Amino acid sequence: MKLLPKEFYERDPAVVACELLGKVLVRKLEGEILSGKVVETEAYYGEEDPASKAYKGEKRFNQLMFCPAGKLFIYMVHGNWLLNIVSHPEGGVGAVLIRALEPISGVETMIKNRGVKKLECLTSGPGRLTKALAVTNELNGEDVTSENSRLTVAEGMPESFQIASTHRIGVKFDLPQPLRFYIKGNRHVSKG
DNA sequence: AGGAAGATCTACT
DNA sequence: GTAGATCTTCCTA
Repeated sequence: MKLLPKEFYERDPAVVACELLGKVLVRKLEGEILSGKVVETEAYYGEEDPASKAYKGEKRFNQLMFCPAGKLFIYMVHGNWLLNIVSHPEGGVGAVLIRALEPISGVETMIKNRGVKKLECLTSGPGRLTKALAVTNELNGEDVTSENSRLTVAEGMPESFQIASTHRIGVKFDLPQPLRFYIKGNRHVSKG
């Protein structure tokens, strides 16, 4: 399957977040491939965004957000790994958080990783999908545009769906504009 | 050392 | 459906 080019991520995070919907996240394990369709995302900016990990300036743990676009940025919150893809125009700061997937292949393994049987609960949340795909900070900085990476993003099947947007979830100080995007009506969206 | 962190699970009303 | 406890790392004092 064709991977998205680096240029795809070198745009405004909100645009990238929106267009990532319907794309396919591919996780390569030893001898197995897990994949899922992106159904929910959130955009995070840099120092002008109070909700962003980069808000307080560059630190060691958020350094990836300042790196060139197209890399994975993974951080731990409340005992969950959250999966982001660094996305911003050249020289900017920002990332897109993958909040939910719809399982495509390797479902058996995901169920094993998660310890739940319900399909809707498998990857319908940022912390859930990382567990299902066995994503940890080991993959931090991995280049999603490189064929050799253990985690990549590929073009999805051509399909039509409605995109809905809301403000971000659980954020204390959100920006005025809606920065969360999801495929309307999809069962695997975490909320709504 | 202490606490916050943009989630999840479980157990209740 | 709502509420509360718990999860693990990093930041600040």
